[in-house]
Amino acid sequence: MSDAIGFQCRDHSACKQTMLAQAQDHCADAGLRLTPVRRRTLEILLAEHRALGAYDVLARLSADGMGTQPPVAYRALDFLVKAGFAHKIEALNAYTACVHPGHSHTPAFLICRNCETVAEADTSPAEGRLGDAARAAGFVIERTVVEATGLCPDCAGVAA
Amino acid sequence: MSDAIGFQCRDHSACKQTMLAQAQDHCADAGLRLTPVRRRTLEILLAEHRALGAYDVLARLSADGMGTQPPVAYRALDFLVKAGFAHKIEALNAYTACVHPGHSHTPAFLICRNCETVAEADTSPAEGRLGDAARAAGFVIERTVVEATGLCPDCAGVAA
DNA sequence: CTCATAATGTTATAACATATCAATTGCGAA
DNA sequence: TTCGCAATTGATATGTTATAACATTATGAG
Repeated sequence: MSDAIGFQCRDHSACKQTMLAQAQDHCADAGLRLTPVRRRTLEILLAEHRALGAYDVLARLSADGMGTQPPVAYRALDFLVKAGFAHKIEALNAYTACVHPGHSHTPAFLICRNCETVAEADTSPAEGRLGDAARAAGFVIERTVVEATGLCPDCAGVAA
Repeated sequence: MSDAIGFQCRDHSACKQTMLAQAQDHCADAGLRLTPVRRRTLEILLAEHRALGAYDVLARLSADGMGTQPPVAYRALDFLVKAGFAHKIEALNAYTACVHPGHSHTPAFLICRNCETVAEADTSPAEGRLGDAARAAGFVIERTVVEATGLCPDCAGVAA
């Protein structure tokens, strides 16, 4: 899986299948339960390389007859985030599927403001400038939020 | 101004005065209006090196007889953010005063989960790993959100 | 089987944010 | 000075995101 960056995903159905299978396996190994709602929620997030609001997810779950109240979506999303299968994009208050589960758990995101694609970069922000600044200050990092908004290659190309 | 990191601010009333004066000056130069509500909002944010929710700000404004409805706070906060006198902390949905206005407008934040202090590091995230990842992907960065949560020096010290 | 735990269903509400339109204020030009 | 435009503020309503709390149901270990 060298799709470190989501922009150039060309075979998305394969991408989806891979991610689902990995989630399945990881749950089996770790004794976690990928229940129908959770699995469906992951599929919903995997449908596109975009971030969806919890209420968007809920609407889709609801259409599938899998619950109509906010906690249904939030609980499933929390599970996926804790298990490392999804991430919350703080700048959008929205959620996106993780495209390389298991890898770095300090991801960085590139968010296109035009087409809304979200790419997950496989860096370790805590080891770069941010880490330097933290170390200099004596700050102990537990979690990082690193998100860039701008234009993806396609949209930047069209603009130029 | 070597207080690049907010944790070691020891003379806070001086810090506040400096920031207010800078805001005043910058507004005069740029033809912006630091109206009473806006000025008071900045003072409220400057009261501590923490992030306050819009409704916390509103409550304080309200106590001063300066408006009771959400738009009052949001408008003032938007003005301060646009003018570079404050920042929104996305991970907290909250706002904090800028501690080095004029400098880097791509700040990074260190947020203590224990004492809730927010420090603004004077780095340029877009020039570090994130920039590398973006360049590799052909992504054009317009804005960055870089926030680390963890323990500040004081709180980490106590824990150890 | 049965008990403890995890997951789900359901209701209600808290917390965060903006759209809209009316009233007022500040300020430069006529 | 006063006219008129633009920015600001006031006020009402509503939209959006998120969680608390408790009842009910499913699951799996012993």
